[in-house]
Order: sequence, then C-alpha cells, then structure tokens
Amino acid sequence: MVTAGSRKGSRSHVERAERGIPEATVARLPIYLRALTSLGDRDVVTASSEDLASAAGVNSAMLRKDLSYLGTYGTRGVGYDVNYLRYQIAREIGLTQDWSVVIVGIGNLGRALANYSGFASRGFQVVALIDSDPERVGERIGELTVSSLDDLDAILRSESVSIGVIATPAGAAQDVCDRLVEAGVGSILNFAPAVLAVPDSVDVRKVDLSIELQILAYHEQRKAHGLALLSDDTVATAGVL
Amino acid sequence: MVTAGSRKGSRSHVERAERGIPEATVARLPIYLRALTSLGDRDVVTASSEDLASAAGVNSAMLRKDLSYLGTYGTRGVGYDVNYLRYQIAREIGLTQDWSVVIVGIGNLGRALANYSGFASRGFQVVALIDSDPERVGERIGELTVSSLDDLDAILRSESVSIGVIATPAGAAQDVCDRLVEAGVGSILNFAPAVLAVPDSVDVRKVDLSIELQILAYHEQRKAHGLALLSDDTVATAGVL
DNA sequence: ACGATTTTGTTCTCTCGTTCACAAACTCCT
DNA sequence: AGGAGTTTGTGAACGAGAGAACAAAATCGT
Repeated sequence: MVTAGSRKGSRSHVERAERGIPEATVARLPIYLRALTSLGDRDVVTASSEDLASAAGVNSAMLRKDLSYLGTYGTRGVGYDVNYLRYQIAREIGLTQDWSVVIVGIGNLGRALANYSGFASRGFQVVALIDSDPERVGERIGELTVSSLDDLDAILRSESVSIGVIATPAGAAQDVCDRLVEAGVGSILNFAPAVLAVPDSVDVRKVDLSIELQILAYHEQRKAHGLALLSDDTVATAGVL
Repeated sequence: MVTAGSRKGSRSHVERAERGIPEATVARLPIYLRALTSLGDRDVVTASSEDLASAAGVNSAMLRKDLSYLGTYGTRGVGYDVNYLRYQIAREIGLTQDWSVVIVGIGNLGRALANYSGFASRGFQVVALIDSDPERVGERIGELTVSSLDDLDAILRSESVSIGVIATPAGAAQDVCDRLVEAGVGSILNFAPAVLAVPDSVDVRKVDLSIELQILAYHEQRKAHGLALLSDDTVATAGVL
C-alpha cells in the first residue's frame, strides 16, 4: 500500500517485446528447452525455477531473469507449466518452423554430422552434402548423395537454405564461406580451425576441438603446477632461454 | 606532460605473475597461437599487434591486453617476435608437454574424433577408445583398438590420462563422467547433449551441435522477422546488401 | 644527438552479465 | 476470510570483459 510509484508497470507483452534478448540468455535458452523436454517426458507438469535451474546447471535467479526476457510465463507461488514454457521457448528460438541445413566438407567430421540424428530431431533438416573432392561426389550417405562444390550455388538457391555448416580443412574454409554467403546463407556453423571473415549481416559460430582441448590443457597444467611449487612459478620461466 | 604520479611502475615479471589469467583471455590464446603458427610458416619474423589481431579476428587493443597478462614479450615501436611469442603462448597453455586423451563412446562422432588428425598435431595423444557396446569392442580404428567400458578404470590408471572426451548418447554421459572423475581425470570435453555434474576440481567444457544450431536459428528468425514488421533498427538491418 | 614515427603496455570508462535480495502474487490450510 | 508459506519477477549491487586513448619505449633518418 505504500509503493509510491508502482504504476509504471504497464509495460506488457508488446513493449517487453522480442527486441533485444541478451546474447548470453539466447545461448542458454536451448539448455532450458532440453531440461523442459526431459521433465515433460517424465510427465512432470509444473517446475519451479529452482527445479529447472538445477536441471540446467545454472543459478535459479539467472534462470528467472532469462525467462523474464521472454515474457511472464510463470505463476508466483507455483512455478512454470512445463509444456507451456517449453512451447514458448521453442517459439522464441524459432523451432516452430523447419530450418534447412547444408553441410560442406564430407570428411571424417562432415560424415559424422551427416549421420547425426540429433539434427533432424529438432527442426533442422540436412538438405544437401557438398564436397570438392570428385572422389566423394556421388557417395550416398543416409538419404542424401554428396554433390559437387560447383553445384553449391544452384542447390542453395533452389532450396532456400539459411544455415551452412563448414566441415572442411582450414585452407578451404574461407572460400566455402564466401560461396555460402554469396548464395544467401545467413548463418554459418564453422568446424574448420580458421577465422572466417563475413559481412556483419551474417552470423558465424565456431566449434573448435583443438581450442577446447587447449583450454582444458591450460587448466590441467595449472592444477599440476599449483601442487608442485606454490609460491611464484618464476622457476619455470627462468628455464626458458 | 603533467603526469603527476607515474612512479608506481615497478611491478615487474614476478608480480604480474601467472596467477589469474582471465578466462576470456585463456580462450583466445589458442587462436593467437594458431595465427602465429600460420605467420611463422610463411616465414614472417615480426608482427605488430594490429597484424596479429586481424589474423585472429579481434581488436588489437584486446590482443595487447591479453598478451600483457603473460608478460612483456613485445618491443615498442617494433612488434612481437613471431616465434618467440609462439613459444611463450604454447608454454603458458601447457603445450610444451604431451597430454593423454581418452575417448569414450565410439559412435559416429567418437569415430570421427578418433580419426581426427588435429588431435595429435598439437600435443594431444589419444591413448584409448572406449565403448560399452560389446559389438564395437575390439574394433580397430587407426592405431587403436576399442576397449570395453569395464576396462576404463584399469586403462586410465596405467596411462595417467588427464583429459576425457565423452561422445556417448546423453543417457550414458553422467555415468561415464562419474567413472572418468573417479579414475582421476581432471578435465572433460563433453559432446553429449547433457548437463554434467562434477566436483569443483574438475573442468568441463561442452560442445553441443544442437545448441549451436538453435542459437543460429534464433538469429535467423530475428533477421526474417525484422524485415517483415519494421520498427527501431530494422531500417539499418534492411539497408544491408 | 635528437626529433619524428611507430607500436607496446596500461589506465579509464562503458557495457554486459551474474548474483543478491525482496516486494508482489499466488496457493493452501484453518 | 485471512494468515502462513511459496515462488516469481525485478531493482540494485557487483564483477568481468571490451574498447578508446595515451604515456612510455623503441627505431629511424638526418
């Protein structure tokens, strides 16, 4: 009853709207989605932010704040309706529609990706496999046949593909990337160990095994060193040169 | 030329020491390392922060700050000695020693990882492949033979493996993770779409295809929507191309 | 020898992300 | 109906990361 200026609270759906969900939040929504799906499969109807947070491995306050960017989908004193929230997140991410994906570079990794069932399970459909090696063109993988890099443009234009996956060696990555962008692909997932240059309008995410391992190695080394000599490690430095 | 109190600059090597390189910086060091290697292979002897930054796809101020956490390895007015800096970063990350890696889960992805040459190229050596499926045990992949999950403990203890890669289905991930931790593995790279619970002393990094695609899908959807109904900055976005 | 030029290392500032803490809103029990 | 107990949504404090800007330190030309 005090609450002097509490009447500004008319900022509803539209205004809170879809403009500007923080990038860090976007990156966590898929995790929440997975947690919700898992709960839903176990016939859980309602979940508190605490439940969800622990299933997703995050802090509950952060989860609540993340969800608040989407709208007010919870009920105080109760929690979140699992299926309703799941749908809302799926809609926000864009999983209510299907996305066509092309994979370029059918080596070890590209082949594994082509066979990966997790793609299709959510709304991602691999519509083409591309490789520059004539040896590989024509090879059949699952439902698809490997096409030549020369046909990339034609294929993309006929299928309206918006996501491209690059699984080529580093040397070929930028060229392939340019071609994908040229053909209108707006988002690229890059597995090649190379830095890609793209126009601002194109999104790139990279997945780099080697880098992940190196980060882990750094921490491992740190743990080991910490135990060995625990003052300053100038000893190690002194050995060099 | 005012500069009243500039005489505090006696904080040198020892004090700036290796304790506490920001996580964001650690994640970029491997990228710098790659850029340096590439330059070195082209016989470039010296590179400025600007050169390196553009090769790594980052801002030059950020690169300089990152490198300053390691020590003072540049020369003002000149730049960085490519090979020297490369060695310093490699040492900092821990690539001057070899790291043993075990891969658990030899499905599509696990097999691709086992064949991936990028592992060995830097100091990572795959010493064992593990799978729970008796069908797969005994299969030969490259130099290695797939071992049973039951033998995991024995293998790890005999080889002193510090990094484990999980490429199993989601359902098996936590169990495998527990076993790896139990056997003394300190760092885990998780490809399974699952949240892993581990003790604080263990580092986990996850690579999740499905999540990456969903993040891209979100941005794609946003671009599409932005063109349809415009307000705010959609104009700028629309202006591209 | 010295000023002009280059380029690093670092300080300052701003933005973004995370966590805390609590009022508001809901349920349940008596 | 009303009070006790839960749980959300969010304002505010806090911390980490990124970029701009500049003094310090090196080279080069004269």
